[in-house]
Amino acid sequence: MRTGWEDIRAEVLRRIRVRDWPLGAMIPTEQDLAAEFGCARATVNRALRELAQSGVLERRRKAGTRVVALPVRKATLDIPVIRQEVAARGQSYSFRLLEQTSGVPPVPVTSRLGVASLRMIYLETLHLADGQPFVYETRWLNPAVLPDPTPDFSAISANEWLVAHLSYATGDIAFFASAASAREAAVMGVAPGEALFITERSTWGPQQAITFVRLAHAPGYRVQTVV
Amino acid sequence: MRTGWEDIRAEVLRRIRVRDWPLGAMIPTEQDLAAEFGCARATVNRALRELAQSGVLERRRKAGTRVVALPVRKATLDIPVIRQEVAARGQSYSFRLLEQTSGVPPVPVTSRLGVASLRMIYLETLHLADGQPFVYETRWLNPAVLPDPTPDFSAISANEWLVAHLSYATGDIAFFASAASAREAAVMGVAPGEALFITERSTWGPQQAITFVRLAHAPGYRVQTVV
DNA sequence: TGGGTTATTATGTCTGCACATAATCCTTCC
DNA sequence: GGAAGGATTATGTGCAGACATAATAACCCA
Repeated sequence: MRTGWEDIRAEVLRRIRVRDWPLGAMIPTEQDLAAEFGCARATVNRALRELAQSGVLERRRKAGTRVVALPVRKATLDIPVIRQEVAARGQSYSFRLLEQTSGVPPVPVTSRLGVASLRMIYLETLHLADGQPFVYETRWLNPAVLPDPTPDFSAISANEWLVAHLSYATGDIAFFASAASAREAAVMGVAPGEALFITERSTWGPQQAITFVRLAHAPGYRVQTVV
Repeated sequence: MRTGWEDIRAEVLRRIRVRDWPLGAMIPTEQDLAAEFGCARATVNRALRELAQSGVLERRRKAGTRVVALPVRKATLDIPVIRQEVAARGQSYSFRLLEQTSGVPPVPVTSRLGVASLRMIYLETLHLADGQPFVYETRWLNPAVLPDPTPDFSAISANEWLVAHLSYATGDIAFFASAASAREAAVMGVAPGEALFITERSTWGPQQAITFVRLAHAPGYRVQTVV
């Protein structure tokens, strides 16, 4: 049986779990571990690097490798296109473009995007699963990132067009709960004040802000980590 | 200027962004890229592996590497101990153990943990930031994982004790919005029905279920991705 | 034509070596 | 005692070569 880097990762994790290597303590150097496991240092390096990435170990040059004292759990979420999300639930997807105008976004949006008094496109889209309201999307979109014949966002949702054409941009995502506004209640068909799960995303390209979007999810929606 | 694996990753990403390599298309083999960039295949491998991990590329043996057609954004969240979360906001942390009993958990809990009719410890803890309710924690805890003199959860919160003593367990996390129940409203000092952000976590050890916890966050709470 | 076997090939991983980099330790000097 | 600077060292990364693995492509034969 050869010892691959996954075996080493498992063994290191085991030693941490059984407190062979206590929380906050230093662990042997890569060289020592390589000698112990009878493999090359690069193999140990790969194993320890992965563990450091998942927050179990903390590594610093010269200082060495230590077990993190109070580990910060890192959870990974998949953020698919809404159409795919609906399809994954086995429901049929459709959407309706409710509104398309343009103007200068309100301050909360401009401050998050880091732009000032830029005229942007405003889109309201309702995404449906089996004909029922699923997500109510309100989006501000920088027109500078669009091609000359502006895409028809009633034919392809802005959500999907952006992923397909401007993907691999940076951005950040926030989740919170909010009471349904009168508008949201009317569009989603829920009672005003009902608890809605909100996702907000800001996206930047290499040069400029691309879009800010707020997604209000229908009651019962859950975000779940991939195990 | 040497070409390191990060340079190669950046260049590959650039070619994808400018549609040099279209979405869904195959890209050259590692050997070809290594020849083009004038580096070892291992270096190209490292770059492509990272891109595959972040969901940009899809790799299969023999088949080669292709650009993912509809990329699924992967967001990483840090889930720290509540005390650290409060400290990071520059507020002072405290907590109160509201209740400690035991019994058989209700069905929603047992089904999520995958245990049946196991007697568990029930804990209610209120976490405070600058004296204000921050998180209301309700937890079911498997007594089999506790040491003989049961820890005093009024001295150290269950949240923190578990992270310090049973960390590196597997588990999954869910987020959703929920209207405040009468009990939650009373404990948190909010109006009944107010929108609360809820986190639910199930945790398993190597052999058995460890704990199920529901965290009701005070209004205004946001979960934010690390960029 | 169809099904099963074999050859080919791109990625996955390991080795042993080398040098780079950053941070600590330790010495030296004022 | 304290600051400055060099020696030391653990990790970070790169290279060339090798074999393993999986999946496709090609082939052969009934």
